[in-house]
Amino acid sequence: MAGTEEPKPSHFIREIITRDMETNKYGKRVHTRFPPEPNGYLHIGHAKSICLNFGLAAEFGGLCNLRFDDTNPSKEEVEYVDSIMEDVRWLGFDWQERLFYASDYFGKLYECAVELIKIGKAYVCDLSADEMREYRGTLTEPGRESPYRNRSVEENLDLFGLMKAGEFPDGSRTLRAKIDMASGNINMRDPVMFRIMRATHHRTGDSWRIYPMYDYAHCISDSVEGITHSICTLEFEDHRPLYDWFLDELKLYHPRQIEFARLNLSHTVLSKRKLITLVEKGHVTGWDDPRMPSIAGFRRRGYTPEAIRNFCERIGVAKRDSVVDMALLEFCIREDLNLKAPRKMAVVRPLRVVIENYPEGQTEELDAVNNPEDPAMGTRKIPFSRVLYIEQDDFREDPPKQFFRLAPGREVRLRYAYFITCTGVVRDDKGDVVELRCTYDPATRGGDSPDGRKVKATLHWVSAGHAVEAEVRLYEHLFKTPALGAGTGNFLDDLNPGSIETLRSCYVEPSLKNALPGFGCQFERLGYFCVDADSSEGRPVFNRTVTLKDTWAKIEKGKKG
RNA sequence: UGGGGAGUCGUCCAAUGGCAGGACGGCAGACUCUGGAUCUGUUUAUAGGGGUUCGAAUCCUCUCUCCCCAGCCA
Repeated sequence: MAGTEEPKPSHFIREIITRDMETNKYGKRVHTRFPPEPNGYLHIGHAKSICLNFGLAAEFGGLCNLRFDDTNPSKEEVEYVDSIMEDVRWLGFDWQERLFYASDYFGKLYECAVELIKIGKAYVCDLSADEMREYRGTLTEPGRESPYRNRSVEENLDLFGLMKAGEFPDGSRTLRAKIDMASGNINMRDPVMFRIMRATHHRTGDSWRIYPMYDYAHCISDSVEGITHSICTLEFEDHRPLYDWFLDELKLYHPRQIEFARLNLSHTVLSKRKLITLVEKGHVTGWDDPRMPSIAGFRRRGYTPEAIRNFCERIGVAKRDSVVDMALLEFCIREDLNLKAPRKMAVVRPLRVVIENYPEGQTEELDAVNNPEDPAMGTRKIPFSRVLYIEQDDFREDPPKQFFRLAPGREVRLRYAYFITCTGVVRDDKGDVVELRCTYDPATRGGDSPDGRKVKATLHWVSAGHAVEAEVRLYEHLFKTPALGAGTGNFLDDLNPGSIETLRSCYVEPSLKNALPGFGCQFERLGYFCVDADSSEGRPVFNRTVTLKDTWAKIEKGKKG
């Protein structure tokens, strides 16, 4: 193992930590945290942050905490807490006993606020939300100081105590940091630290009527937990002076905040607001719809934690806004599944084939390789008989150039079975081909020709009498354009109407009859699929995780132009 | 027009004064009982101007473009 792995390409955060270790800045410690707000499901963008925080800690022999940033009870729910823990675990990370909540620190946060009042750095403000907005100024004009800014320490202490005691109505007063109303950085214009809000908190119940704001709570939470590197996304860059200000004024242990660019993925959306819109407006069936870029969606779609982790490693970490091509994620899952997924035979758009010279009523068991990439996965038997199904796409009455598959008079191989030649077609009333008549060459049993003759195509197939009927859901990109909302500004206009195609009369090989939800495999020549929880006894439902690379489809598409 | 950030192949990430490199995608070919996988080749980039230097993606300077901030959200 050691020495054989290629060194990971470094990035600026890794370099900062390496330097801090060398200079002994935090006593050779690395301690990170993943701090989700429990108001939504995790998505692939969070996975980047999770991999970064947990990954960096592991790499440097440090620790990573899971901390719920639950400072706003009006938006947060327990349902989300549970799903977030499940998703982080599924991704393969372990916070051990270090599960924390910002709400664990409500008492500490209150005490620190009293301290800031005492040193004249915080005050109770009676301005309404509207008034405060007016006093704040604009991006180009400085703000004005609140008329309540210079209350005495005693009065502030008294008022803040009454706020905590629930003596004032919601929104009537706030506790503000006394910093600089003329700052070019709007976050420094006397930001709110506590607001009055009567809402039942998922952990503290009704014991608090004041709740801390993110900027105030986050830095102190990091400090209390002994975090060394507080990694967050770019939009918090101009909150850093405030992060630093609170800790400096309170003379508390001071972690370093480092910002990186959040992940954007082509052909999808990763903003919480847009994701919620998709769910609520019914464009998807839920947070775990296999088309969703949520962790739950990818899991149900058949993605593996390994593939997602590998993806997060490959995309790198930088400070530049970027949009990663979905093709890279698809490459990562194919790469992983190619090595691990057992191969199966399945026909999603069946075309009936009768082998005219094969004895009626006869069945044979043929050997099929479970995974050509991994001989250790062994072989299995698949039944062959006179009546089969092949894929409609694998037959053309009038084959175009470069089409190597079956056509009248042409010989192809049925994988692991025999060479067959098409001798005729059967049509329905409308003139559509509904059945193929073929002959087989008994000498080619197993798929090899003793006389050395070649065929240009190998087809997958199932035996009609043995196959299991199944439903197959074919997924494509949720959005038809790589960059969303470019035309109309409304991302919903870019939804791909063909993002799901449900095929109800598919046939899969018998070994799949009782496959359990979550089971993943490759349907030969089609793609990777996994069993959905919607499956019922004897009738499995499959989700297509991703197609195989399809050279022929590319050729055909190119022709159409 | 305040403050904070960022500009390198189509995309993402490297190169930290010394031959602009890797991955994905694309294209072409080899091989193949999956038109898969694998292998080979190939295409394309330092936002612009000026300067420092033997030498600049990197340092200086001017300009341009893009992103974030005016929640009692995080």
